[in-house]
This record gives sequence, structure tokens and C-alpha cells, in this order.
Amino acid sequence: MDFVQVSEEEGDEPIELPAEEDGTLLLSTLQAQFPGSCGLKYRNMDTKAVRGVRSNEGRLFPPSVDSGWGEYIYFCVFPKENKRKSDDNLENSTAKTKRIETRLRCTDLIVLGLPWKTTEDSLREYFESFGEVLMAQIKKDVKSGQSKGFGFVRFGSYEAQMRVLSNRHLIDGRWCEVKVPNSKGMGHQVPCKVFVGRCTEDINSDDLREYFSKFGEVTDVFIPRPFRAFSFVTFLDPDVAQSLCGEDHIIKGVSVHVSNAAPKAEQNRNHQGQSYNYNTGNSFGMHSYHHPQGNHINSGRSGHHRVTFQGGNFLSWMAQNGGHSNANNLNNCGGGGGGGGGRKGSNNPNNSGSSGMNKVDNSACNDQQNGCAPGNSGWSNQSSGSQNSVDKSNFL
DNA sequence: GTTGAGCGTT
Repeated sequence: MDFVQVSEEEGDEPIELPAEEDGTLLLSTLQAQFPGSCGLKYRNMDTKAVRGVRSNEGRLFPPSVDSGWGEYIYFCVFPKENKRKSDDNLENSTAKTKRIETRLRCTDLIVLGLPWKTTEDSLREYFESFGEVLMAQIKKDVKSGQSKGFGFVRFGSYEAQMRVLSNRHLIDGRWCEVKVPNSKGMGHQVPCKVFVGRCTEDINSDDLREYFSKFGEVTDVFIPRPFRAFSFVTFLDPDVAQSLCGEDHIIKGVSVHVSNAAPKAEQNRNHQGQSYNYNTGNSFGMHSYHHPQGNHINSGRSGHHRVTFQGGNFLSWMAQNGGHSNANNLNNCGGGGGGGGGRKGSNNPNNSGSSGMNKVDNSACNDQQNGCAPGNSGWSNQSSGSQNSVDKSNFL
């Protein structure tokens, strides 16, 4: 059996991890030793550069077909906290403040599928490897004190929360899932959509798309008809939308104002014969595909469903979907088309998050009959676009 | 003492 030497960071003491018979290393094997890790990289001896290890379907592939993993010492890749580099200094302080308010807020997370035997102490102990645990509780039957098999955790850092949401968890011998609780609703999630006021009639969808694409990928543009001097622009990344709010921008010589696309529930309902379907409950984060009618201009790659992260972030979306990113046309590459690279760039963490959700490592789990975590009947198939609600107008 | 999709007596 081949072993792969892996350390958490370059220079650390490596641990030898067993590779599979086909030479690949299961991401789940990696994550069992390095919770929260999402991939591997190594230092290339010749070029001195760091190279990433290919990752697909929950498996990591050796750099060389012939010599396998070789004598390299690999080190872990973790989902990055969303950081931007060069363009950070271009940003004004209000946008920064807004991001901190919206991005770095932790919420209670629900842990489903806990073994009956798990205690609040062991729950806390497990999650402390991800970061500071502010709260860990098990829901119990009041009379018997028996665990109901789920609980809640709260982390002190958003990064820890992100890492936890991006993985499944083997807790006291059972695979559990961690999600943002439904009870949180859509309340304080970060919208992807902005309101663009002071538009003139000659600013069309293409103009808006072209202009705003330089800040990040635009997934939708909506201009009410007849002309009403405003429009809506939806971004793939809610942070990009947030960072633009409050700003004035000049498009075709016109100063437009960007602000929050405040929900206008009642007044917009059934306006002009359109019906507004609101995403509620579990479908948060997935307003998906806009029907190609009306004034929505889908992002060019028509014919496929597009997935945007209307609420929360990519990772919580991933978590909500069992870690699978098999939705159609999920695009992780950030700023499309514009110059300048965008405000946020391509830092969606952990695109290898489609990890581990295969039969192979589910079979290794649990002490129950079929050995699978709740909600995962072997495969996590919740997100394949087909069951996304179709949101026709999406006024938020 | 059993059980296995869900959503929190504050």
C-alpha cells in the first residue's frame, strides 16, 4: 500500500496517509486527519514553485502516473477566508465596514444525525479542532434526558464556521451534517442583488451587465418595463453586491446610484401582471434560473441553469447541498468579461467541495444499517438544478 | 432499554 506524506503546513511534521488501490488519495482520508482541508499542494523540486494536486470527485490524484506520489511532502489546502489582495486598498472604508458586518457574522449551526451517545462535551471537543467553540448543545428529551440526535454549535470565527459548513463530520462514529438552521430564515443573509437608481432609458441590460461585470460576475439584469428609471443587477457573489451599495457609478455618462435592493414585498406583488416568486425556506441561496422571458437577461450562457448564492455564501450553499457542486453551470471563476479583474476575483473557497460525497466513503460510516447520515441516501442529490425553484422576477 | 428525519422549552 502506498502512503502519502502530508503535513498541515509546509515544514510541519508529516503524517503518512494511505492511498487507495488505484493510487488516489481519498479526500475523506485527508480530512480525517486534517479537518477542514480541501486539497493538497506540494513544492516542486525543480521549479521551486508550489503545485496543486488534482482533485476530482472526492479523490486526489498523484502528480505522476508512473511514480505516483513520489517522495514529496504534501501540505494541506484549506478554504481561504475571503481575502482580496491588490484591490483592497482601492476600496472605500464604508464598503469594508459593510463587509465585516455581513461576512464575518457567525450563526448557530445545526448538527444533524448525531449519535445518541454524543454529549455536549464530546460535541464541543470535536468541533474545537476547527476553531473556538462558543456554544455546543445537544437537544434532549426533557423527561428522559435522551438526546434527540441533533444539536447546535456556534463558532467564534467565520472562518471556522466556513470550514465546518464545507465538510461532513464524523462525530463519535457517525457521519453528521452541519447546516445553517432553517429557523434562521432568510433574515440577515447577504443579498446578491442591488438596486440601480437614476437610470436613463438608454441604459440597457447589456450596458449594465458590461459595466458591472468588472466588479464580479453578473448573473442577472432586470429593467422594469415600461421605463421606471431604475434597474436591478444581480451578482454571483453577495459580497460584490454589498460592496457596491451606497456608491455612485457613471454609466454612459450618467451617474447612477447603487443601493440595497430592498424587498418590496406587497407593492411589487402582481405588479404589471407578473408574479413574484419568493424563495423561502430551504431553497435559500438558490434562486437559480431566470425564465428567459420578460426583461431578465441571463448571463449569456443560456440553456443551462445558473446557480447564484443569493444568501449566505458559497460554502453554506455547499453545505446546504450536501457538499455537492454538481449544479449545472456552476461557475466559480469570478469576474467575467470585464477588465480589471473584479472586486473579489476568483476566491470562492473549496471548489473541491464536491468531495467525499460518494458511495465509497459513505460506506465507511455509521453504526447503523445502511450506514449513511440523515438526508444522504448514499448520494447527495439535492441540488441538481431540477428542483430549484424558478424565480421569474426576483425582486429579492 | 427501542429510533434516524428533522430545526432550537431559553
